[in-house]
Amino acid sequence: METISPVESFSALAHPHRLAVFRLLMRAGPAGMNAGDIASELELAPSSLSFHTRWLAQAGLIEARRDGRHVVYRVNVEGTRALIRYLTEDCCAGHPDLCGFSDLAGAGESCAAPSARRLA
Amino acid sequence: METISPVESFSALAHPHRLAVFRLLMRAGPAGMNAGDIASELELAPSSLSFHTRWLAQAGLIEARRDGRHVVYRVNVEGTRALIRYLTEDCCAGHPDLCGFSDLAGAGESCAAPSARRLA
DNA sequence: AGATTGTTTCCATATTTATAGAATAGTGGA
DNA sequence: TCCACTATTCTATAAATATGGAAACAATCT
Repeated sequence: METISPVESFSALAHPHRLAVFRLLMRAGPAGMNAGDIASELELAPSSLSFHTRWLAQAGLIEARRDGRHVVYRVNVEGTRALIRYLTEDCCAGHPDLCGFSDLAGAGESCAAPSARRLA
Repeated sequence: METISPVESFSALAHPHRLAVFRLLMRAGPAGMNAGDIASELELAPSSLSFHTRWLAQAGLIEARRDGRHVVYRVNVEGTRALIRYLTEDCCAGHPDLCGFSDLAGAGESCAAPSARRLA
């Protein structure tokens, strides 16, 4: 079983460009996107994109495969779920009642609880 | 409704000392812990602890209140939940099927799925 | 082989973040 | 008021991260 430091995973998402790449790949789904398209979509220099994708891959949040001359990136589902699980379990372990996971399980309404603080 | 940048929140957790503080406060629960106890528990210089708690508070993950000469820190539940929700909803929005939130809602067995990759 | 396209690595530079000692500020007790 | 205690802010220094141009590497096509 591989283990990845959660600090590494959080760091990977702790930069605007990397978070943007991750979100973009989330939307792209299993088909993924190649480096060039990501770079032009996000207006990043090729070397800069490479720097960030490497970091995300290292953190286990995305993965790369070569397809001809292209390198196609996509979300690493297992790694992503591991991060979510870490956050939720760490929370649970301390105080299950505080985090209210039942909210995450609901039919959908729970995700849009109107009074809750949202990140943006 | 306050909004906090998710990058800021991820950054807050993207450092070993800050993650340690957060975890410690999670375990401490609503009663929280004062700065000195946190510092000695984690073997951090006072000024260093202050640097990190400030960051966590700014990210909306912990909050401070004064109690006599002490400053007591505790987890900011709302902010923490907002971060979890951001991660899970962002994920969902892209590909609900990939993340399998049903796992997070289960009775507990799901959180300990044996084959899954874990962060450490 | 040579040319073309796509991507990464190397490099130098700039910026941000981290650390801890020393000084400062707030609180409560003698 | 003066002193002890707690914690933060200031300051200087050290370390880690970010950026983009240029060179190198990889794959495909003619």
